Amino acid sequence: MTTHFEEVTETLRQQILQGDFAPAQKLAEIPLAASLGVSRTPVRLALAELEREGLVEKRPRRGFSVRRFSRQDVIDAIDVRAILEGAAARALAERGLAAETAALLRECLSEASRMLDAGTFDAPTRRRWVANNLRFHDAIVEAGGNFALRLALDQVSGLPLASPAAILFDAGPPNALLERLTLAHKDHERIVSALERGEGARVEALMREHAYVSRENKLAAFDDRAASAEIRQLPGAELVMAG
Amino acid sequence: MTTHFEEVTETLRQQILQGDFAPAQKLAEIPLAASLGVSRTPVRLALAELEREGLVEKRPRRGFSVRRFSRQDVIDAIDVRAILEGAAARALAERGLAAETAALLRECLSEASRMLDAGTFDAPTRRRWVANNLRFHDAIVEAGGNFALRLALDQVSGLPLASPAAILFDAGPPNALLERLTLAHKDHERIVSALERGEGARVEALMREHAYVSRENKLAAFDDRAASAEIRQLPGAELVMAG
DNA sequence: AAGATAGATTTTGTATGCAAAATATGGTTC
DNA sequence: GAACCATATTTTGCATACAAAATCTATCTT
Repeated sequence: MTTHFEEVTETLRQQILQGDFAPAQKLAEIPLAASLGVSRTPVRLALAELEREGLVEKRPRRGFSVRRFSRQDVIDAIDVRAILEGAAARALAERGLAAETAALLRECLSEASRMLDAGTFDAPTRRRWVANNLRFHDAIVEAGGNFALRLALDQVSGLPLASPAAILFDAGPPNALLERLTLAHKDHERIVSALERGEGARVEALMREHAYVSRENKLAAFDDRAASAEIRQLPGAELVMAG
Repeated sequence: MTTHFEEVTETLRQQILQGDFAPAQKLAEIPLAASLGVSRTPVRLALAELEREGLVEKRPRRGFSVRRFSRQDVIDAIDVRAILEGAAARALAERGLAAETAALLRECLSEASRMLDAGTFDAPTRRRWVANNLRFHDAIVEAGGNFALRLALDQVSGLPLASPAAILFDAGPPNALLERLTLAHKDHERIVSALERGEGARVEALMREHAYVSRENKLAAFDDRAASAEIRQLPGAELVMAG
């Protein structure tokens, strides 16, 4: 079942992340409801949800407006993700990895390996890569069973460009893509290996560095004129480029 | 101005944290609205807000119910807070402490110092202590200007017993209170000193240890029959004791 | 007596009406 | 022409009505 509320939330989220609204433009319920073809009720709920996610802010008597995100905000968000995922991995290593978790992680590794072997990264493959990457990161957090950690990570991952799903495919020279994805894959392999051996401190460092690499890729894309034309394809990029 | 939505959210939050609802009891909009004397609209918004905070969960076709929190959940939440506050303090130290922030922190220290000198901790003084403590912790996070970090910390601090405002005053022997508060105060002094000197690694360790002490106090209170009668006074304790 | 089916009640999602507050607009006066 | 006040429009918060879906209940059948 998909309610109007859910549809409106997703639509508005996409529109905001795509920069469809001017940075300080006020988001009034009635025009939004009209343009989406629903009543004010689901719009109202959706705006409240997006406010909790941190994408819009509510000014006391001025209604909602899209929050501005700076380049520094993206850096900060990825840093926080690095810290939290590092802590999650470390706790998991120290507590011991369950067999099913190890199996799930190894399955993610195999699928990534197969995709790298095939060597083609068309749109569907890219989607598969992103989904597989998400599954890998989620599995580590989920296996820790730390509710607070998961809440915090979900919150941070909802911010523009902060999610492990925000991957740049086209930045840099064309043949650099395979290199970058291979590097990320090697990171994952080392992470699983460290998890299986219970090497907590090491896996924490690995997870952090893994996130930092993606941060550096995004920063490079921001600074590179050519790539910055492409980073805009990532959800949330418009918010940052405009900020 | 205080809207019905805000009032209902706060009331429900308190009721939940006080254990007014049975662990698996379903929270239906209509009875809640009736008992609170408002319509379903603000109740609906409030439940969505509390779901986002992690206090209630929405089951597909069963409405909302209060989430159960275990002792481990409390440990986990405080651990995450320790990690995030540690990271915030470290970043602040490494970036350099602004003069106004230093002044604010020193003001918190003075007020705590005065309260300790007076030596009496009746109910109003306790409230002042809690408020001052919150101000101290908030100032460090706020000064860092890391939006993602603040979002994540706010999320975690909303969980039962995880906030720096959740302080046990009556646990343990009576004259141990002054000792504990003094110890916390000494922690704060060392934290400010490390921040001013830009000692990032040290202040991170201090912040973490500072949180761990409060965690240990709460764990001790859980295990001590006498104290556990008192820990129930803290918001959220009922959720844990029942879980 | 047990199970199934049909009806009734409950619950949720949505739309809309209404009142209060705020902002915009227009007119009047100096 | 500018400033101030009054009115009108917009916007938000809340309540309520209505429809669809789901659960509960009671009766009927086997």
